[in-house]
Amino acid sequence: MTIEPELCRVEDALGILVGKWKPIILLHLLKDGTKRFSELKRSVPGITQKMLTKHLRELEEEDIIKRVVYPQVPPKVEYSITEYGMSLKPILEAMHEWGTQHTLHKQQKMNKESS
Amino acid sequence: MTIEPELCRVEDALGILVGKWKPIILLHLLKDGTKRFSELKRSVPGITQKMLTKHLRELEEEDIIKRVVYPQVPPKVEYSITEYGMSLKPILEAMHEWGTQHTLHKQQKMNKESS
DNA sequence: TCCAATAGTATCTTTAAGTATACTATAGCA
DNA sequence: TGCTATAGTATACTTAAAGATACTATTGGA
Repeated sequence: MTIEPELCRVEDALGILVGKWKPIILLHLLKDGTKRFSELKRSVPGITQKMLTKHLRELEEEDIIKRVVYPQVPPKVEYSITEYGMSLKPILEAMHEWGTQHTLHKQQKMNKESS
Repeated sequence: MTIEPELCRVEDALGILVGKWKPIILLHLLKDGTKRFSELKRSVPGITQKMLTKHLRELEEEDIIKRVVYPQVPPKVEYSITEYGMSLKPILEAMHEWGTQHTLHKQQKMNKESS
């Protein structure tokens, strides 16, 4: 298969995954199914509330995740991957696998250079 | 398959594709095999020399592309995808396909909203 | 002698992405 | 009465990515 560079839609997929914390957020939701805002925050060490909110909003906007608000005090908001969002899973897995190999590749290269 | 978020290597793959012009550069090299610097520049409308050089250097550093200099005047430098770099092809194709579907998805959503 | 072509660098400015920190509402509980 | 928990906003600041523009070396040809 050859992708015509002029008709390229790679960026459309890329745009959804790009953001310092988006892949980790998605992996946590894929793994655990449903998580509250505070659970996600604890699961993603180092993220600020602002960034978590921002990325969740962006993923929601693209229909990748679903946001459910429970009208109670203190508030409870649950996030989960939509069925549509599940279609990204094979891509995340392929990238994870490639990334794992690539990490090895770079280590081997470094070892060669330093010997 | 479940990816452990803590052991996530998605970013390693993502880091190579991210950059405003990297996917298009890669698609051109995948399509045409070998291209000169000036050919690439013409193929990617809007890119500046600085950005083209920068992205080519980064891809070369990761062993995704190969740079061959011909010692002549005016200079001639040829770029091509390495065998190792070819392992990214299925991922680019998967993202392109997903992106194409997603573009449709968004259009349908917009039509619904405006009706 | 001067211009064109190629593959870049160098420098500066603009824009986007991410970080840090403080602030909000509200009910239950000690 | 004041503290805690939750799910956020608001504002200011820093850093990274990208863009604009000018500059370089070299040689063959008009």
